[in-house]
Amino acid sequence: MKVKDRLRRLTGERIETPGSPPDKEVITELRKKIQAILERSPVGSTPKDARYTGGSVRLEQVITGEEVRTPQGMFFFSRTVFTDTTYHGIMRIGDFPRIGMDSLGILAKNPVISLHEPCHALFLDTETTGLSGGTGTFPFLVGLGWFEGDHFITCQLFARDFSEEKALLSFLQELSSDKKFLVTFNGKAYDLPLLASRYILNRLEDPFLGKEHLDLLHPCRRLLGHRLENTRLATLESSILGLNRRGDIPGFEIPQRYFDWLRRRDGRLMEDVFEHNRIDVISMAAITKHLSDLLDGSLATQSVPGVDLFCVARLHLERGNTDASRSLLEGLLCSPDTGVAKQARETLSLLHKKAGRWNEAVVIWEKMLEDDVLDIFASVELAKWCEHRVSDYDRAIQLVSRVLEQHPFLSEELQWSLEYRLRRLLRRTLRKHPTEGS
DNA sequence: CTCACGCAGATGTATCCGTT
DNA sequence: AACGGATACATCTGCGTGAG
Repeated sequence: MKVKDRLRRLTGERIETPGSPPDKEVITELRKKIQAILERSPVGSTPKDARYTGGSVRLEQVITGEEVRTPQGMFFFSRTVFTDTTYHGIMRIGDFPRIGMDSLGILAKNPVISLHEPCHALFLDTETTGLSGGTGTFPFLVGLGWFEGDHFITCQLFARDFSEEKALLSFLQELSSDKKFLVTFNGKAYDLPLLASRYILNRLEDPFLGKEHLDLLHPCRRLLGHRLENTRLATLESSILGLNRRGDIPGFEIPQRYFDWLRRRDGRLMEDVFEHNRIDVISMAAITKHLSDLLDGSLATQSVPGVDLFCVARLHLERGNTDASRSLLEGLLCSPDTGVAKQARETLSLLHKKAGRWNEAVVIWEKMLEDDVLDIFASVELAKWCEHRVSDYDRAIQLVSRVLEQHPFLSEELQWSLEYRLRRLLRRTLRKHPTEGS
């Protein structure tokens, strides 16, 4: 500023030169505009967020919890006890801890888990500033859950700003140290890689590295996904747990809520997020209980769809539990769901075939042909048995040619392979009886 | 005895889908 | 949007068996 201008300002003279600093009125005007912007509803929020106007409310006033001070710094901590008589949808909290650990080992494809106890499980779910992954995503809320007797405890660790991360992470190390295994929903691909990068960034040891881990997403997809529109946690809650969240904040709104909190420090902004996170953690425990019951056979048979049981049978088969698989499949042979009954017959017959129990396999194939004389699977399997085990070429030819002649829908590939089989059988029968057929 | 073939298990690859 | 686990499907490999 020139000396002449300073003198003018001191004497109260207005300076109107373009590009020069604004005077007091302009600044006041700008301040008003900024304030108005700051008081606007958060971006992407619903109309009900009008309740967040009119001064801010401290976090402690809306969320039961307290500030925790550690040598690493501070963060906010909330603990809730869900007693055994509480219901989560149709599920009673008090039943949760009675989980079959053998089943969990099978679900996690990790037999070590079955050596632990339900009270050794740590349920974990994080809320973050986005999905973009990498080091740019900040896990501001870590929800944890575990069993204490017949009760379920949830603990929530909240970083009120970025500076509280280190204290939160080191407290998480402490909390998880006496838990033997981890249960998450999509945690293998989402929560754990994210936390791993935060531990590295904060030069702390990752407490979850190498810890046993059951990720519920994949067992849910496998055992329940066949009859559901998708296997998102919310869908599983409504269809399996009978729980419908009212007024729940959608996941995509959570990052914006946290950014609003950072600006306004209004505890009411975080209320829904804490609630959402707490329900996620309890739902994980409820789903773990449901899956373990499904595998144990402790659910009322009439309430379980046949297709779920068939999926369990296939899981047992893949894990080498042939006895468990066999008895489930036998129970499904006459399932009212005809599709399930057919699949059960096919799978069980192959199980018998593999074990060398040919008689039992043949009984199933014959039964399938009794119900549908053009059944392709049974026709081909019986033809293989006739050709390779009992050298009954005539019967094999009859089975294959009947499908070829009468089946209304044969893919080009299937037709080709059936014709190939038939030609080979005809060659063989000609060699066996050279005088016939010429 | 050797060769060719059918079958089943092993290995490799593409696609899907859930997380905030 | 980025990521990665699981599944489904395709291709490869090795074994057993029958024909010549």
